[in-house]
Amino acid sequence: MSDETVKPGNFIRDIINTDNQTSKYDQRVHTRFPPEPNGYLHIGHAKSICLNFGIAEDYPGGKCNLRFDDTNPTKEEDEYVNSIIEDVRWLGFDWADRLFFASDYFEKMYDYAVQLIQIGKAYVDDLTADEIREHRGTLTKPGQDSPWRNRSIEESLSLFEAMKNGKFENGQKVLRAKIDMKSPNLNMRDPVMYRILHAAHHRTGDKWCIYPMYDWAHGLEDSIEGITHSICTLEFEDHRPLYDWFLDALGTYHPRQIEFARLNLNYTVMSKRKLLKLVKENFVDGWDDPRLPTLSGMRRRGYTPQAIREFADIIGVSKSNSTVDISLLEHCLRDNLNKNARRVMAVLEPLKITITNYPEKHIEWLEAENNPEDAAAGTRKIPFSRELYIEQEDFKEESPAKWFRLAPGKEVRLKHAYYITCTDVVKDASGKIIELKCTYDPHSKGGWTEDGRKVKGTLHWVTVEHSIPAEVRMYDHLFMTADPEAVPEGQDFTVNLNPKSLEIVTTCRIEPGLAQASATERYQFLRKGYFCLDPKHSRPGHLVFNQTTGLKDSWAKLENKSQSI
RNA sequence: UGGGGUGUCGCCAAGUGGUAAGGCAGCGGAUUUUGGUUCCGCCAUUCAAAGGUUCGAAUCCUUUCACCCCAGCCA
Repeated sequence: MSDETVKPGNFIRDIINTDNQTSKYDQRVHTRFPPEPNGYLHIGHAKSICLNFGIAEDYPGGKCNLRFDDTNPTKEEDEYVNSIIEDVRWLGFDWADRLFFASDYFEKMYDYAVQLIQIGKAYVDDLTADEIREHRGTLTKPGQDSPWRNRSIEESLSLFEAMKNGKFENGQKVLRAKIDMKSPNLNMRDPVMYRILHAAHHRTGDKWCIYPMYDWAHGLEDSIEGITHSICTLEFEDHRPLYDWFLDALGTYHPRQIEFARLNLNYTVMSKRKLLKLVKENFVDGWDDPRLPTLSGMRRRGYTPQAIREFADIIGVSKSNSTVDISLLEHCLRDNLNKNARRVMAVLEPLKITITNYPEKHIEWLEAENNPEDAAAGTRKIPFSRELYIEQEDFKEESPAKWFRLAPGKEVRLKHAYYITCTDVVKDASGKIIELKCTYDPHSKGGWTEDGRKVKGTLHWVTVEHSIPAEVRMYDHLFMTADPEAVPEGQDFTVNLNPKSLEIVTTCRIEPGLAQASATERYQFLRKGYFCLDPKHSRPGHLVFNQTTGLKDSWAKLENKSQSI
């Protein structure tokens, strides 16, 4: 670990440093990542995970718990618990033996609630949900006390116990904190602490029929676990007074809640509701569709944990709402893949060429480096022969300005192989180019000559005989517009879906070594981008690769520029 | 028009009274057996706006403006 990898500070670390200086928590630093298991994790969660676990890693003795906030049995499932565990682990974080569930504390929470009733700070309310809403008032009008607000402590106590014992129907009664119905902060207008839910919980089964609300439960969870800094997103800022009120009323250990801005990315959506719609209505291929910003989707797409962690570090942490440009994420991805991905050759849309002066049936095994960024990656042997495929787009009959790929009479280099010159263009009856005749320079073996002649263009290629077929899935942004939520009146964000976000290329020919491609390895298809095996659709004999991301393409940029003039 | 927040380059983001870091994007140029990578240069006289305090203000004060969040028995 070199000292140049020191992470930039942020306002949360400033707070922690100050707390350490004053020994507020005896130099302890203990955070937690508290997902509700009601959906799959996405890149926005990764920001929070990296923040919480990252802080724990960076302070001596720091710890971070993985805690499921499973207080609503109607929405939570084990499937989500499992995927969340897998995703956090995949990112490379470790919670040792500190995997917790809010539901582990239901008994303690119940006892605390009883305490609160006993000191006159909570009461059982018989009002219906509608009535409670009416009594709450509005943003500008104060609320009104419930008629049950001042019932006796004894009565609330026995009613609360009856609630727990299943004596009432859903919605018949709630337990509320007795705070202030006139508070300008709506969260303080006697918030509900417990509701009756006759529903099976994914862990506790039918043991409970009352379940704690977030505001009541969350601070207790933090308190019970000895969390020092409870980091959450901005929308909970208004809840902090409540968080503090409960813990103060109980006189129990009191962590500090700190809020930061959640991550937004352009050209995608992050809300659980929208992701769920895309999945359920089959706009995408499941939660792990490679176009989705879910961690499982990004993993399938070929993202590395390192790229995501680097991204999380680089975007910083603040309190201002912001939308990060997706190109920053892609930059982190390319940066990581460039250093680690093995280079191979694959032709996506083949154009056959015949080297007319190369002997028939002859095969040469040429040496090719696996990664110019990493000498330790070594070299491999690739076959070369008379009949080859190059990329269709690497040949133009009429070559434009600054074109240094193949054209009639033009010489280019075949990567790791020879210089070739195009001598003839073969077309079918419709005028379509179906083959190129070329000659090669036998003195240019390895792609270099002693005469120092300049050959600017270098193409990737495979042999007709040895290459194997493969399917390649090319991806583009899921949405055409930077802000998919900005939609004309009466329309839905799905109108902004990009119809070209997935393009399946079935004509691909890849170098023979890729028959043994590893499901965990990332490859750079030379000049085409980064690719990995699609774990969902690839099979031996029918290889399917996902394009993780393309390479920067300054030729395409040049072309676009000249077109737009 | 209640309360809580936030406004620094196209996008993030440092900066905490001493004269605007960095990254991404963009634009030039060099190197290159990937039009990749790498490298080098350019890219905020100005910090939402207006006043004020000060030798000195993005930082302090005043006023104004814009945007985000809150009226679930969701989290």
